[in-house]
Amino acid sequence: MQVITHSIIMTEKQEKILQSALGLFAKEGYHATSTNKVAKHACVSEGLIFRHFGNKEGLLTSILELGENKIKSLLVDIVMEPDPKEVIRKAIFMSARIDKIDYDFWKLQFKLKWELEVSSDKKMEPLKMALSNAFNKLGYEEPEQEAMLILLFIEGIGSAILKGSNMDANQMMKFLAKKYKI
Amino acid sequence: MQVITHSIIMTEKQEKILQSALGLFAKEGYHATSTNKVAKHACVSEGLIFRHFGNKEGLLTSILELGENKIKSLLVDIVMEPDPKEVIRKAIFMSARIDKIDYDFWKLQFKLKWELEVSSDKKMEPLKMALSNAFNKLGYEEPEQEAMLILLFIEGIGSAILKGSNMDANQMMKFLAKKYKI
Amino acid sequence: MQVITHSIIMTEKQEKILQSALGLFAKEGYHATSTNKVAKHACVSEGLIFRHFGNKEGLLTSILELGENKIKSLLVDIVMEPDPKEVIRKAIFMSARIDKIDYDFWKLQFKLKWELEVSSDKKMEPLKMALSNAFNKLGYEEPEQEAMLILLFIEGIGSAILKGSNMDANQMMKFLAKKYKI
Amino acid sequence: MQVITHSIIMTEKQEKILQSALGLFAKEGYHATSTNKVAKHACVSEGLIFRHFGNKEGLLTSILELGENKIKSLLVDIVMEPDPKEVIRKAIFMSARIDKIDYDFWKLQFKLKWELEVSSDKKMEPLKMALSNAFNKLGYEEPEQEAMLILLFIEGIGSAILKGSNMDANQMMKFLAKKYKI
DNA sequence: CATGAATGAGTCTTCATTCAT
DNA sequence: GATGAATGAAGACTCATTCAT
Repeated sequence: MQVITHSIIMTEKQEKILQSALGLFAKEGYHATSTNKVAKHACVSEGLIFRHFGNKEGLLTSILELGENKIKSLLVDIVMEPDPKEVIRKAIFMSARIDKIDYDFWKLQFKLKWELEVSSDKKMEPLKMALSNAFNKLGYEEPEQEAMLILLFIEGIGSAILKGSNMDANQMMKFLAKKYKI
Repeated sequence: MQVITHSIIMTEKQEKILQSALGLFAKEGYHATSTNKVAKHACVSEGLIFRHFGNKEGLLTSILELGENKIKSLLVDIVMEPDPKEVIRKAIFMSARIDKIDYDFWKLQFKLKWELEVSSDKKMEPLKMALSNAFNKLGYEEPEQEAMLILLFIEGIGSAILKGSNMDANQMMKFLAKKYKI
Repeated sequence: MQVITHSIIMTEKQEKILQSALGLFAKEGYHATSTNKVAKHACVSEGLIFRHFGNKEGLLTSILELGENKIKSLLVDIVMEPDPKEVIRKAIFMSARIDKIDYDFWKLQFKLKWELEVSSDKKMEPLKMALSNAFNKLGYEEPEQEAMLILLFIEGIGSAILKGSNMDANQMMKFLAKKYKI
Repeated sequence: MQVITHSIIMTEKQEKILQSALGLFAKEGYHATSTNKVAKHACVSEGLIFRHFGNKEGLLTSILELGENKIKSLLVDIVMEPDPKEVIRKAIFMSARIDKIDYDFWKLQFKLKWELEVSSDKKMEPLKMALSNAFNKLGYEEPEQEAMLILLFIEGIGSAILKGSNMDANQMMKFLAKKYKI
């Protein structure tokens, strides 16, 4: 029986593999997670992973590709916003909008940035431009650097949330929002 | 012949192993670096690693322990500073003071945070308190959150430098300093 | 739609599988050719191979059985020849009569002799007897050994052709013929 | 403890691996012999094979390289012979000089020619030239082709011996020698 | 102190084969 | 008849670690 997920047709087991791999990669890291572990966690034969995803890297790529939407849907709301103040506000509170269900995916994103040095800069580029633009409209002297600063903040807050730091993320977002008088 | 480094007595080979492992762990990651690779890079027998450091994890621990000084010496100058404005300024420009030679060590710190979820928060605690204290003296309303925010920015800048991002770190530091009117 | 080949009823796909397997077994060897490779080359599902031929060995057997005719049709012309001189001549030039299309089949024969130690001696027995008989009629002192010798040469020439050796096979055959004054 | 074999320094286990692999490759074929099977037969851990020979192909190469001497020592005696008649005689009886201990090595040579299409033509080139030269000196009209014919004979006889054919190889050699009046 | 041979468990991956559809 | 998802065993190869020398 077929299951339609992420608007791509997949078998249940294929889906299960992806979920298990995402969870394990996010928790233990890509290299520390063996395909055997993934198979056992997904309750499938190890061979099936390779039939569906070619190799371990293909499995990772599939996970990442399916997640692209998550990233885009998070950014599009900010980038499309016409009101510059609102752009900045939304950017600052972006991390708060991350679904708990998607924590694994985001954790994996951060992990890969360091484990495999997979850059996420390109994905954030539209956001940076939207922010830069917003600060410009609001008459800030150094809009680009203001934008960069917000980006740094977002990454820092996201990282703190995902690592389960005891920092109060919501408080920090409000605090920064106040600083920008938004 | 014995060599005294980091104020601990070590043989040349021991030192070489540590350097090789640091470089490889920082570049490829802990799990992706085999002890065999370390041995070859250090031009020693693989067995020697285990004789000196017990096991792979012991090797990592040794690297980290030796690096503690680097962290402390970076922080002590800020924490000891009596002038609150200077504390903030020094914190902001902290990343600029990192020696190129020590890049591998710092990169490893960031990598481990995600690969092995080794927290470095505790080490930064004194810095946070120094900043909090400084902002308090300067009459800021929310000194703790100000401190936290600076920390977030500092970590972001450091991370950008170590990942070789195309962000202009120096410009960002100056920009931050200006924002805080320092 | 059904196709009649080798006077055995087969589906097109069955035929395609056989051809692909023959080609791949001949080129890469039996063990080095996976059923998956065969299926892909034949553009059929892997399962179909097993439905039609039971298992990989059954596939090989089918190929070999279908080829028996090729061997027989090659030999019958020689064995049936009444003129002893002509028997010898035809034997010598046997390899020249192999169709280019059948090269894969013959290559497989030679390969299997070594890879799976499948003997083809029995198949050549009638030829040996025909030659022995011919030499006898022509008054040779040791007809059996003459026959054996010719067989050795024939096999060597065939082998050279199939391996793409740079030996001039045609020249060799003519040379042999001259030696036997035929 | 070290053992000196084939004038190369090797450990006992290394030697054992080589012997086991030679035997198994010769009996079952290269692809049909797993490294696991080799390890078990040699009573060593599978990993040791890779430590010493890099990979499975490296193991094969090592076997082949060590055997080069066997080939050379067999040929040198013929190639160095000044008397042309003796050259031909020695060539014809060459296969008889193969040591029973070396059967595996020679069987492997024949097997590889077909399984991996490893050519042995180059190795036989000096022999071909020696024969060609000998026939020339003896006033034969087509010395090159005469030489080729002997080569074909040698290969055929060798092949028959190694496959355990019921052909009387010695009788055949004497028979051919008589034909050349040697 | 230092080597490097040796190992057993584990890595990713491929295999022939089965079976529900 | 035909597919392709699914499997378990086996494939080549790597790993951290031990130990005799």
